[in-house]
Amino acid sequence: MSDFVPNWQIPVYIATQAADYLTALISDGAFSPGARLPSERQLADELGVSIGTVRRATQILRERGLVKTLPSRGTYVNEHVRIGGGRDE
Amino acid sequence: MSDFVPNWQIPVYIATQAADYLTALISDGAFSPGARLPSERQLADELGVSIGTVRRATQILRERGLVKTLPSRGTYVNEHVRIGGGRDE
Amino acid sequence: MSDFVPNWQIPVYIATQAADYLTALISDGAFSPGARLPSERQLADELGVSIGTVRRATQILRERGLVKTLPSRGTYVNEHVRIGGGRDE
Amino acid sequence: MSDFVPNWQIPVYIATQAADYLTALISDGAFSPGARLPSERQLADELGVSIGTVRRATQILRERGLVKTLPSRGTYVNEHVRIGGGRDE
DNA sequence: GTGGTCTAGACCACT
DNA sequence: GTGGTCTAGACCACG
Repeated sequence: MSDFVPNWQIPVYIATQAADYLTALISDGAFSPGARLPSERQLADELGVSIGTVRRATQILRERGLVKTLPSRGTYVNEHVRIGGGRDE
Repeated sequence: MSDFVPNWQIPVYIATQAADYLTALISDGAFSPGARLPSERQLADELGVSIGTVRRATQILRERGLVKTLPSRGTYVNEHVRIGGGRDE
Repeated sequence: MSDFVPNWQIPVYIATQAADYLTALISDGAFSPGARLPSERQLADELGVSIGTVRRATQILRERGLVKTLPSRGTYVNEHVRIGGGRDE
Repeated sequence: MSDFVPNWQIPVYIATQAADYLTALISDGAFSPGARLPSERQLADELGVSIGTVRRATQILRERGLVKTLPSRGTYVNEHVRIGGGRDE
């Protein structure tokens, strides 16, 4: 988690870079299916970005079908994710 | 009771949605005047929301003059309620 | 936990019997020092007594120096309990 | 700020005790008119209470006319407060 | 065995 | 990086 370094020099949103970083972690099994991601505040702290950026990143993960967010509960890794392919459920 | 489905997508508080749902039940006669509502814990279970949300919903019903809450006894439907109109007592 | 059977025939408060039962569990190591006891509601369910009785029983445990209650957090087994002897901290 | 110690033994809500404590600070000039109070999260940390309790305490301060809360901005001490007397604006 | 208060901490909307 | 709402569940006071 601590080796995420946003690159401000390239024209790619930090949120997208963060989403890609988290996608890689999920793909690598750092977050198992069914596991809960750290809270938005904790992710913001650990990635060194603002909480708004984290929210945009998790929104991207939802659109990629990688996670599901339960209000006031947390964001959870979906069970049948295919990183380069289809959609969960 | 079991067909209440809170809608998290719209900017209306869940507590307000629950209060409206209970108001409709009272209006329809599902709870007669003088009847006791289910306990807050049971309402929370049946509506699928937290007990804090139920407490805010019953607070709204009190402000609408639909019910009266007796601590340690329960929450009771008022006698002379008029849903779209006046106030009890 | 499930083998507690209050004896209504003898002139000993059920709460005291429950306190003695819990004291034995702590003494036997069923609840380790620092561990949290089950919630009052759960204890009431498991022991088959009312929640008020459980509250009186835990009050007795506090007076015996066996546990410490943190409001809204739970009741915890003290660290240096001596069942037949002194007081914790 | 750090000498606030909630008293759980007396039947006065912790939120009310916290509100009284903050009222005294405002009265003593520790927070000047127009000043921003610490964030609710920081207050919760410093007072040793939960954020929900802090929110109820600031609600009380609003009802007392001592502060004004701007969502997403903070809570500010009103200009013309008279602790034992009138109301701001 | 109810309603009441409090804790801890989540996500959300907005600046 | 704030205030706002919600969750889940604890103990408390009372009947």
